[in-house]
Amino acid sequence: MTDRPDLAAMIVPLSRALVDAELPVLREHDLSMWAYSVLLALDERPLRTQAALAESIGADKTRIIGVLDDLQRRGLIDRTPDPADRRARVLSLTAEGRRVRDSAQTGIRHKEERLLARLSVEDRRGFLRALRALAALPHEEITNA
Amino acid sequence: MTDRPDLAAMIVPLSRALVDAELPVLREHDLSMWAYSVLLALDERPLRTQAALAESIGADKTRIIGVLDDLQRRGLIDRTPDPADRRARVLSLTAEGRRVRDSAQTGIRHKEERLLARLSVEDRRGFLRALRALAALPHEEITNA
DNA sequence: TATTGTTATACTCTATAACTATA
DNA sequence: TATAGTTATAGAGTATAACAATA
Repeated sequence: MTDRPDLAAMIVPLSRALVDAELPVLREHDLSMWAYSVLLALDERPLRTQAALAESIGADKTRIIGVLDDLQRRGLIDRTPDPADRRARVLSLTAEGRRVRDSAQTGIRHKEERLLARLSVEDRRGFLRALRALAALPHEEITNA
Repeated sequence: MTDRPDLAAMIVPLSRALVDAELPVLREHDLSMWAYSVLLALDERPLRTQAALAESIGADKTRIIGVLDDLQRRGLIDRTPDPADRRARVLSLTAEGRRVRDSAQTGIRHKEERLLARLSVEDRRGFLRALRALAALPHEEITNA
């Protein structure tokens, strides 16, 4: 094995620093990290249940309720009972929600690009390709490796 | 900008999954993540103060006290008042501490290698090179980017 | 007066279980 | 009875402030 620091020893602090870097951007939009995650997850397609949303962003279903309350109150998401099953709440982005998401994401990507600019072209490419591949793995496939 | 998911959206879940994957290995050695971090940080050179150790692993100085208590009680670290400044505690690994660290690290690297084996040779190289470069940056240099 | 380590306290986050309303 | 959402509670993790010893 090539000599290198532990993966986690590098990734965990980097992860924390990235979050710290992005929180000010989110705060400008009055978004918590979970709220931003919700806006991202709802970007593509509406979701039929809150539990599905929670699972897709790695949160507990009880943990996002306050987040959804706030986003709904601010008109950033729609949250209506499913006529076919009135237990479920269909979730989707509003136009305003999409606007806020776009604005926040632009700021975040701007910061990220400045960080990635420190890498050589080939390292940057390998880093992003590898990161996408690893991030696409199911959680259990990593923990059970 | 090339289209890609947010960096943090990929790194944060990956970071969590990595930690979840490694915790069982650490538990076999009765080590918490912070305890393991301490053993890694003390590996190279002894440190003159607990505050310096805490800072080097991104922890609060009050948070590692219980960790150090436990490691000292188990004979994995030495923790003696500095004769030149009796306020400070000089910290170093014992031979047993080094043995436990090596054993835990072997298990952790084994898991990591199985994960990295999913990447192509060139992506793996770029990923590790980029990760080392980004992890070497001071925390503020990332947050202020 | 400042610094090192420590303890005590409060605060945030998270996980678990219990409740309601629908099915 | 099972499920979606909600609420309440407790637990872990973390941050802040106050304290004792030493400089």
